[in-house]
Amino acid sequence: MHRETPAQTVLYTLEKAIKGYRRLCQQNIDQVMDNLTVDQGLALMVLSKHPALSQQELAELVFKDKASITRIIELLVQKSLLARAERSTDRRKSVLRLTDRGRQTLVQLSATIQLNQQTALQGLSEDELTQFDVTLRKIIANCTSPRP
Amino acid sequence: MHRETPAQTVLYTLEKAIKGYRRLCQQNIDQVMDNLTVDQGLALMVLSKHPALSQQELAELVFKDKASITRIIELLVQKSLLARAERSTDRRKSVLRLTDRGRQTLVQLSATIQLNQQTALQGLSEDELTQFDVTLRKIIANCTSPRP
DNA sequence: ATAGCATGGTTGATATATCAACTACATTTG
DNA sequence: CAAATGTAGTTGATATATCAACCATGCTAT
Repeated sequence: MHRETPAQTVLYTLEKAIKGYRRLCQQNIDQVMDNLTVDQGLALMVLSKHPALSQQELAELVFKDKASITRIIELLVQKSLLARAERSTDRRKSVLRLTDRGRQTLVQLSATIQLNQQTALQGLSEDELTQFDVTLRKIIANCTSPRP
Repeated sequence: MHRETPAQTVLYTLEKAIKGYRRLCQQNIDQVMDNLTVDQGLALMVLSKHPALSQQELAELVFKDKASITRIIELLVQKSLLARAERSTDRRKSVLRLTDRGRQTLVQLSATIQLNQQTALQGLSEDELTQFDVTLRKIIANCTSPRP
């Protein structure tokens, strides 16, 4: 029985970490909110920080496909947390705005969002986080630009 | 315009890294194989390394839900890459075995699997990888055990 | 101005994630 | 042994990811 090197397994570990984090987030959200997913919450949060985004712009900020964003937004609109309108200057684009209920939802959620981050990153020093971030960015760059 | 600290964004970055890696993997697989997903390829690989696994055991090894595994396996069986049989000692469990086509597929895939890893981790020293792995495991632990 | 191209968003198809309910079988326990 | 409980896998519902086709609108170039 030999131990495998990180190189052979980090990418599994990465996957496991993300899944664990998403599960944690969803569990914590469920405790304060009915019927809201992590991605929906994230979309709300980003939209409140950057008002009047188009769907395309939102998609880029949260690393999602435009098709996924269309569906996430559709659900938020159905729940009256979000209002979608045509942009007057370009009728292809939409303008996304939180409704009052959406803003209220975010207020109820804000503590949870912080808790999620803090829980996940508990016990990690600033240096460790910085180094972690650096490595992640290298991986992203490696995966993005095609190899020679 | 102020720069945000890693603590506020690493978890986004983590998500972005995983997505980039999965996209890279799928693109590379597509170049040597028709109609096979990353997860299907992963399942094949793990099954070939650990023969005669049950679905439950496979699920644990690849961090997937048993429902997801059921469906992934179903697709592999449909494509005749995998054979599923009842276990004689416990008829609830199945025995999963690669078919000849499945083994052949893996042979065609093995270079790609290596390439994916190498590409993603290009330029990362062993120390850096080790540290990265340590941090990931901390995050996993934080997300797994409920907070006090 | 119009033809061609580009862009924002929607939709359909398929794969996966997650939860819950369910079936079939196995184990435990009284 | 029968009842209760536990486990492996399946299935349904819903959300998301991805790709491709498509529509409507806007832009560019001749």
